[in-house]
Amino acid sequence: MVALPQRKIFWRPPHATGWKFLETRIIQGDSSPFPSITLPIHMLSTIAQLKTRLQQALVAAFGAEWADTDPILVPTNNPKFGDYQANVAMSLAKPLKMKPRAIAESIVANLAVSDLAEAPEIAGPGFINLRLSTAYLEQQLQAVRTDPRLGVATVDPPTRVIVDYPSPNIAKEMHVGHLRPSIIGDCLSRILEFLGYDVLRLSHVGDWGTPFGMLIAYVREAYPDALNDDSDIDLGSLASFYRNAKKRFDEDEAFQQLARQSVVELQAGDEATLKAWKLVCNLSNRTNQTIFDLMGLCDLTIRGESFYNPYLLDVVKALDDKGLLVEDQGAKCVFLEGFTNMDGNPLPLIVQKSDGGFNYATTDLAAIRYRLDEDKVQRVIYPVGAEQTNHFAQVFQVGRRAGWITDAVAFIHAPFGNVLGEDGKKLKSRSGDALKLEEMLEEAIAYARTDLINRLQAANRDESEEFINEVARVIGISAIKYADLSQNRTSNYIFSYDKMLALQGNTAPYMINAYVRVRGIGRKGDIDFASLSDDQTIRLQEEWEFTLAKHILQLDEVLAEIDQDLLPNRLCQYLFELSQKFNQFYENCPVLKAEEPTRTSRILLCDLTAQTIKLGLSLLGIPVLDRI
RNA sequence: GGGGCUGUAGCUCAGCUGGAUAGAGCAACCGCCUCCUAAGCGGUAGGUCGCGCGUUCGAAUCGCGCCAGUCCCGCCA
Repeated sequence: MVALPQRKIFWRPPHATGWKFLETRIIQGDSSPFPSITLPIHMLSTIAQLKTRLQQALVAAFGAEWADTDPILVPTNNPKFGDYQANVAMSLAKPLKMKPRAIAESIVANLAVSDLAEAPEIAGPGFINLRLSTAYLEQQLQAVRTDPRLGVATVDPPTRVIVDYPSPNIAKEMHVGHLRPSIIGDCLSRILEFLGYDVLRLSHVGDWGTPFGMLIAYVREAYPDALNDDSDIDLGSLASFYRNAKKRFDEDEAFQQLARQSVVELQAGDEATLKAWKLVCNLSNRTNQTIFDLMGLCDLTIRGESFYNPYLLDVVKALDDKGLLVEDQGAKCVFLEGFTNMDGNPLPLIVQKSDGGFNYATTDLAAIRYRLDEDKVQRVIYPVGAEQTNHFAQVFQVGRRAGWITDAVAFIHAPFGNVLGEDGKKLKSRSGDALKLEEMLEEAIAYARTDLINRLQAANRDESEEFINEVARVIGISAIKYADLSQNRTSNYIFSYDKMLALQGNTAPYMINAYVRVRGIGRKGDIDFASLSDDQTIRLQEEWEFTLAKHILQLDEVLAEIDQDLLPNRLCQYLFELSQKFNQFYENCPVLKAEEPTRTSRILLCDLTAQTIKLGLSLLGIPVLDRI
């Protein structure tokens, strides 16, 4: 067995201020080594290969001391400069005391890339331009085409990653606030899983504390048998259950007293109360599951706050043992470094309240310990709103100072912005409440359905009810997801059914349509893509084919970027450009009417495009359709 | 008062470790279906990259300072 080449991907160091917001990473001082992941590459990415060649050329030209110099290899922004450009010559002008152009000439003289690219060219002040050779591209296309993973390598070893989302509170219905964590968390976990990580999806649901008093009291009152019975009594729909409980709570003072009493009993571990609590949790989880199913989310492991109850006291004790705990005004706290209150005094993180109760920081710390000790996790990702940036920075800081979080692991807050209404303000319903998640999804489907029916009528097409329902559901849900994922995670975005369902532009329907076009070619030409022989090859001729093919081959680079920066919009951007390039090819290069061997070559290129779109969309959590 | 983030075309947003003429979609205007579904393609027009200073051969990108918006800052999550 041949040893596989390896490359190391380093966490990006946190020096740049622009990065702080992207991820809160815990690193002990700037000089410490960053955790690294080693990837085996069964098909070395083009950019990695070129980089290696350039480094070898640097050594050959200027000596071994330049071996670690970054060749500053980037894709060109203009096809006339080729596919990639190395900008290292300019940066070496000063240390080498040479003219950049002369440096570039020396590098090129020592550069062996004939198996990958055409003869390098030097342009401008000293740019080294590289254009991939047709033979190399065709060889790469063939390798990708015959690989179920489309040439994307898996990580080795498959380290464990926990993605913590969307963690709703069980005492409320899921609302607009859960839209982004659900979609982004699901997408990131799919991408990381595809890259070979051992992904554990945990939903840290809010299933403990005061909000349950009211609900438990209502179970007692409305379903008195439920507490003594072992059977799982049906509490009806979650929405009506909440509504009724709230009504009782608001109208009756004695009921409020009962609710408060229930909280005390719950925390004391009273069995009948626990039973009622469990019933509420089950109802909520069941209801949320139907929403997850509608959204097409991957299955989650529910590990709520209550799970960590047995570990909370130990967190406090451990902090005390480390000498971090300070009692202040009756509360047990850890005073934070770098956080001050409005008076300029150090801010505490309260881990036990003056009444002896615990709060969410304690639970988060317990979860950190559990995930390290029991789950043996290497990386934990929290896709949570940007409002909680301070909270995570604080909890991670305490985890680090307690010695739990080390350099070998990464705890990452992947923050996102708010969902805004078309008025640019935080999205709310007419009545001012948070919009219910389920209603948003249903509305998107209804919009898609109306659009579809109008279009079918305009085209004089007659389709079955089943077809219409399926397409409306897929387009509606996909549009909502894609609209969310296609924007930079860190910024707010304006939620608009009209825009996300627009049939043109950077939207889910546009991408799905590109896929449908390939399927259309298959139907028209009676081609079974699945049975295309591995021996047949793609031959690139027209400019449109080159442009499309080069883009297809960049999938692994995009996914490698997302592995590091956790920004799904990069994949959306990639797929949008892929679809655009395919549409241009489709417009300019006839497939079925072409002469052989061009015809077969183009069929293969179409199929590879479709496979790439399908895979890419699936990583976003979006399915494809054969016909729309 | 302190801190985070955001500020790029009329609108919504990309812009990767600083790199050649700052991109896309929508909206506007002009074209393209006897031809694989036009949910498509081509073109025109539109920008002091919030402002200033600095670092650099080179800055939308890095640093500092302002301005504007937004979020957070002790026992809720």
